[in-house]
Amino acid sequence: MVQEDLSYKDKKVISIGTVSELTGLSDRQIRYYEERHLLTPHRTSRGTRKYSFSDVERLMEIADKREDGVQTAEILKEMKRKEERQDRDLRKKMLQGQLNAHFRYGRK
Amino acid sequence: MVQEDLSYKDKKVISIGTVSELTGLSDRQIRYYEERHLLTPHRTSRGTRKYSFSDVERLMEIADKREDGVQTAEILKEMKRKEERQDRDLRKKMLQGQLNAHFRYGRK
DNA sequence: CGTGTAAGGAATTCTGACACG
DNA sequence: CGTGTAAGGAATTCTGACACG
Repeated sequence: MVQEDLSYKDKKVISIGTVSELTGLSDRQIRYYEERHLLTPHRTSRGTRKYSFSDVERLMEIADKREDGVQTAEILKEMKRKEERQDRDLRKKMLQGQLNAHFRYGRK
Repeated sequence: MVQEDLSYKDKKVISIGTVSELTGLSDRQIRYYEERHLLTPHRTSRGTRKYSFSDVERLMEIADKREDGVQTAEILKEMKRKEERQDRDLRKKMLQGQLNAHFRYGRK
């Protein structure tokens, strides 16, 4: 159930026109942010871009930062830092989970 | 968080071509099931249909039943019965919640 | 009843480029 | 650097209809 919901969030199914409406950004801006590696839409066999709800959220964050005058290069760095932080946290949690499983083994 | 995920599930943002790929149904079939009131996509200002992930799931159920030879009129009845059941359950839960809130009031 | 298809038009998306700054 | 725009082509979507069964 939670799994399913997460998969919806990351499923790339929204075309650029709809993303434009959801975010208030122009097609041009959305494609440009891709050019600057701020996001990576899926490409269909025919070449059209497909975005996920996560991509839409990311674009809204980008829009906020751009409004504050932050350049795309800077936004990219911030995103990388955030991802590293999350990766570390995730690894820590998985390790903790393994330890818990180990010490609990055979007790119940 | 859960709220957000549910809103994703019901947000109508997917165009018919993508729905066709996700479900394996033809555009013709998808439009026909709409004609028979089995689902109601959103219409953009320009007239294109937009579907949610819930719609996609519903279409897959429809496809299963159609494969078993169930006619669309029958499928519609089944869906209505299911919705009524869910509505009753929801009402029951909300009432229960109110009662709980009432008797718990002022104790903590 | 349920689905395929050809028809014609309107809107979408894509890329590469020029413009402004 | 970031965004708008005109350009031309290719794929999408829509509706109403005919076909088969």
